[in-house]
Amino acid sequence: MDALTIHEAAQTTGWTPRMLRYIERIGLIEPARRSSGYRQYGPGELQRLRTLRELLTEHQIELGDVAFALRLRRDNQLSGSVDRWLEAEPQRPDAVSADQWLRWEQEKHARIIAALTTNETMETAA
Amino acid sequence: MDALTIHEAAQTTGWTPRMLRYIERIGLIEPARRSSGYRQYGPGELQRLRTLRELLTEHQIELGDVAFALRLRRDNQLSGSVDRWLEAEPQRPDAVSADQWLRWEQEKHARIIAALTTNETMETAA
DNA sequence: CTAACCTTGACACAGCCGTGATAAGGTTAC
DNA sequence: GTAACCTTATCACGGCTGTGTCAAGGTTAG
Repeated sequence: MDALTIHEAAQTTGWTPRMLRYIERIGLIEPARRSSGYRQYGPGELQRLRTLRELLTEHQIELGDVAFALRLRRDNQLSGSVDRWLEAEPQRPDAVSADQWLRWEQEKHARIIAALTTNETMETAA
Repeated sequence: MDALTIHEAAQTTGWTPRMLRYIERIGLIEPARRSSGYRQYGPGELQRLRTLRELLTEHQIELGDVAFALRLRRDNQLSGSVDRWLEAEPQRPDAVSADQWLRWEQEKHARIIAALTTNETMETAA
């Protein structure tokens, strides 16, 4: 009986019950149900709820974004189409775009290194 | 002179000039510029503008979704985090999932470093 | 059997998104 | 040199998203 009700789950994860229902509605976390219909949040769901919040705040993304990523992962035809479209990026290295490219590439390094050091400290803490 | 102005590009692709600027702003299609600042849409951009519309209508997605997919593709740390979160989906009540999560976290260093070196070689190639 | 939960559904509302329109000013083409 | 384009910036605005709250009713536990 280590399954929590929606209020309890909300309390221990920092979400509101309303948001837990919303998160379920957009397909991100769908807890099991009792025969009565009550949602049961197990340790797995609780963990995912907490990491979901980290994911959102650390990367400045929103629930809808994660939902779309899920859709991408589940719908191979969709992800194929999107990938194909993105692949066709005509990134010839002419002045401005190459500049921009370089800039975010450099920022990416910065981000990755920042993440590395951050993770190092966080992982030992966690 | 096979580069069109924004109005011409709008006309032949079915977008409005306004939307072409918006599409550029969210990073999806960034045409080259003349020295005066005028945007130049070449055949590649025109093609991508048309296929972009198809992509949206066929899969019932929106510009913001494509922009997020682009962000996922460009930001390895982000896509890694999202993937890891989505990966944890199989919510079996067995305790193994938390274990697996830990392993992923531990392997994160290896992946980030791999991404770093990969990008270094790729950047010189691209 | 009652209190305190849970369920779905609906109304509300701020904020953002996609889009149009307009302004003030620079560029191009004839 | 003027008409017709282009640029950025700004205001506007309907609709969707995320979130709260309430209503009407079912479930659980002491």
